[in-house]
Amino acid sequence: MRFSKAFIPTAKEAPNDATLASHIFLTRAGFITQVSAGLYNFLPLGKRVLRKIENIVNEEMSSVGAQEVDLSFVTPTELWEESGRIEKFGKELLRFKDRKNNSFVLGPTHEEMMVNLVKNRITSYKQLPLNLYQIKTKFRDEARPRFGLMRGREFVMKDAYSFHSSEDDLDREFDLMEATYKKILTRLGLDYRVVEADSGAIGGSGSKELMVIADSGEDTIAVCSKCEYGANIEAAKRSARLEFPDAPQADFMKFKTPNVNSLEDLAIFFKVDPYYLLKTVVKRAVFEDSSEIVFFFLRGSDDLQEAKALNTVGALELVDVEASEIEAIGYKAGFLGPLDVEDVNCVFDIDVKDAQNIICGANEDEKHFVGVDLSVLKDAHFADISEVKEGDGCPCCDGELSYTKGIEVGHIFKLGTTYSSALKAEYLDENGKAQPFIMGTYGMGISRLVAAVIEQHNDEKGCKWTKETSPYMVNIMVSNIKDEDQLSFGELLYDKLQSSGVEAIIDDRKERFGFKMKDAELIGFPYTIVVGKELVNGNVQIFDRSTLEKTEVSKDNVYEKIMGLIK
RNA sequence: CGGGGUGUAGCUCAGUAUGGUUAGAGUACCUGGUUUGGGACCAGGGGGCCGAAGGUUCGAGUCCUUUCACCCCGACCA
Repeated sequence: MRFSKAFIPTAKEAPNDATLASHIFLTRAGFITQVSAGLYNFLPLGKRVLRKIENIVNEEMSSVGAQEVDLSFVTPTELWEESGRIEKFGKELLRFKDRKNNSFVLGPTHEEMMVNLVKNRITSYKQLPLNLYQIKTKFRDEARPRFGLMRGREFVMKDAYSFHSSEDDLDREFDLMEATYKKILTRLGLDYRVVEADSGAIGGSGSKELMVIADSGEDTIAVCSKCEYGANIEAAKRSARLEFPDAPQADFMKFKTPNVNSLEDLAIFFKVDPYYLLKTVVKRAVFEDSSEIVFFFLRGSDDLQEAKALNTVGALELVDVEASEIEAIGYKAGFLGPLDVEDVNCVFDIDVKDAQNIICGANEDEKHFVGVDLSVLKDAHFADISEVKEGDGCPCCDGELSYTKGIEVGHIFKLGTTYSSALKAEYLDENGKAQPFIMGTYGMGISRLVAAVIEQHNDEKGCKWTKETSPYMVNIMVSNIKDEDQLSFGELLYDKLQSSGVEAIIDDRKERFGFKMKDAELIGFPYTIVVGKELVNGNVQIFDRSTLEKTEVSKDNVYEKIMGLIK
């Protein structure tokens, strides 16, 4: 490509609404432009990067036997009604009607469509397993799109769906997909972590997320200092405590606690570590057509993890409650405790099972119990509902957990029969009996990966594309195109690289040295060959974008040198 | 969906408290010239429904009403 002919509108200043590095640089360097909230155009450079990522994904998917398909973007509403997801997805589904007044939605994901495709076409266990995928534009009408390509409304996703006749085979495919995703991210040159995840609204028995490590990531993940363990904060577990603060010694009794309005006050009042206080978090659990107040009890030193709590009670969402709502059901906010609570759904954190020396509310104004033995709660509902903290023990080894931020670029699920049952997609097993397909689903955010690469690879000057993602591998920058020797050498090198299959661009614009260097740095080609004033001495320079180093090379060796570098 | 903010040239922004020449700057763009190793300089030039609609007024970018869009914080997010 010739820079002089290329549509690469670079800009000195970023639009003021860009905050993330990827958004700023992709816009400034002419990769994308914003159309509307969460909608972007891909310009030639952006499209090239997108295609590179797509190609890698295609290669790796097909190498493990997955087959590419392309399903209609517009999907009939009926399928969504059948699966029951029309309600769950809610306003994120962009719905509309055609001229005949039929209802459709723009596909935000394609479980329903894919199940529908396979239904009655795959009819025997002999035809299984099967893994079908597509790379396609999706649309989710996000309440608040943001961060450029990171959270757009329209985005490109690779979504794969596998069909099996046994759980074991699903497990095998799930592991294969995890391995494939790792290969893809490694090829892209990304630092990532595979973490355990909450399955969220899609449901299913197991799921893992692939997180690209970046400070700008929207997800908090807990990772182990010693082993491979990593988990989204929404799903992270910890080992049991090994060291305990000094326990308050007291016989069971009711204690008057005037002017104690918070957990901190209580800890100070009794001079005890919050570990021995019982914290009560009250939420309203909202179900499809009802709702109820739930008391969540956990150690004062812990915080409620809402995603875990939500899953435990099987609700659609948890909402905060006012003190008046608590009083309306006969309890006293600030002095809640688990003893003698009969008419309210109570959930206890697993860490308080059989806990001793506990201080908790007495469900009376200004009264707390001390010396409580929670082993009296024999049949209570115990579950893991607390959020892991930095410094907690790893559940897999003796390492310590710490937080880091990640960009979710992939999510793989074991779906089981959730969708196949709902949509009555069945095959005949060895015994001639109809069974719903056992399914897995595997998503990867292609356009999000474009942004993720830059989030992880940038500096104050601009983008630093990895070799597998760069729109062009080599930029031949002719410092002064009026110098015929420079121009002709640049052209010669350009032709030679092109004919060797190297993706090269020649900066033949009538601009000054500094201007073209700034553009090269902003766009972020891995290598720029500067054909400039040293040419009279028989030399050119190779500029390495990642290290910002310029290396003087004889013009006679530059071809071999660059061919060696780009391998 | 709640709270806050911003809409003026392709981009970044002045101008709006107190209405009053032909609506500005920087940058980008075009022409000519000088320059040629880190976003050059000189001269000339094109480019605006001041987000939209309605209203007040002799007169509105500026005041009033309505509305739309975008951004930020939160809720939400396979």
